[in-house]
Amino acid sequence: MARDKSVVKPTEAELTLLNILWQMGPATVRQIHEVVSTTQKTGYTTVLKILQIMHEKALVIRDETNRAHVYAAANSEMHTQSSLIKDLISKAFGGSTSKLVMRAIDESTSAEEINDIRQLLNSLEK
Amino acid sequence: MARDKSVVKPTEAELTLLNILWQMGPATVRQIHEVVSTTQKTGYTTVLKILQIMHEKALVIRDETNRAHVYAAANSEMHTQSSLIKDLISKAFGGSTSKLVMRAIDESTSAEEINDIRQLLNSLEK
DNA sequence: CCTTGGTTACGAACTTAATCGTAACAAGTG
DNA sequence: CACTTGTTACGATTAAGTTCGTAACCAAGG
Repeated sequence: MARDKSVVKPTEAELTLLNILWQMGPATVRQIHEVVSTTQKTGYTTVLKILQIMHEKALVIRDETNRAHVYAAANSEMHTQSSLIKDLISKAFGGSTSKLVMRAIDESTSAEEINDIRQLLNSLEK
Repeated sequence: MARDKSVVKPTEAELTLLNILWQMGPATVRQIHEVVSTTQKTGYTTVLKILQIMHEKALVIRDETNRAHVYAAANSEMHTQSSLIKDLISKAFGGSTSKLVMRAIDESTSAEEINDIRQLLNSLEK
């Protein structure tokens, strides 16, 4: 009904792998799979396949020098987070960032986090 | 790779219709389709079908009293927004609300919106 | 060289989403 | 009662995402 072809939005499985890559840095399929396995019972070739698809979509880059290819996230975590959140703001918050922030902060938000946010606002003061 | 069966997360097309329902209040397929048509070239039966599926998923309720059923969002906009954002925070922000807020606010955020957010923080002070 | 273990590549199966054509059906009008 | 119009229901199609089995491949040791 509304397909956004221009910007590649990682799927859920892809985002799982990206999170690992951002955390670990460049890694082989085996290394990635090992980490995934701690949380999910996902087969090795499944992880491989998803990485191959991500490579086609240019979500990751890979170094094929060695037999075991080394994958790395193509975009920074920050860049991807920004684009995911912009997407959500436009689709579910009528484009209003403040609305989103208001929903994001609730009783479960720690005082610490609220402080972080306040500091961010202060730094925007100028 | 990670299927969340417990909580129903509206798909993109579904969210489009929910936005309309929140805006209009209860409405018939025809009315909804008319609004959708202003933005997209989507067929009448497509809208109908999606609403039927949403009904199965309990995302909407419907009144079948009259021939033309009247659909309404099952959950409030606020509730749905909260759940979408919690989902994103957990999947892409390592569970950190403040991280999300930091990414949400950027140079394109208006001074007005920043003010709104500041007021929200102040109201949490107590 | 040949085997073996780890690797990539390929493709099949299954699921969910989205789309729409067509049939069935209901209700009022002549 | 038959027609027309507008409605719901159903089912087929297409595309994307996820999963994994199996084949092909390669490199190192015997």
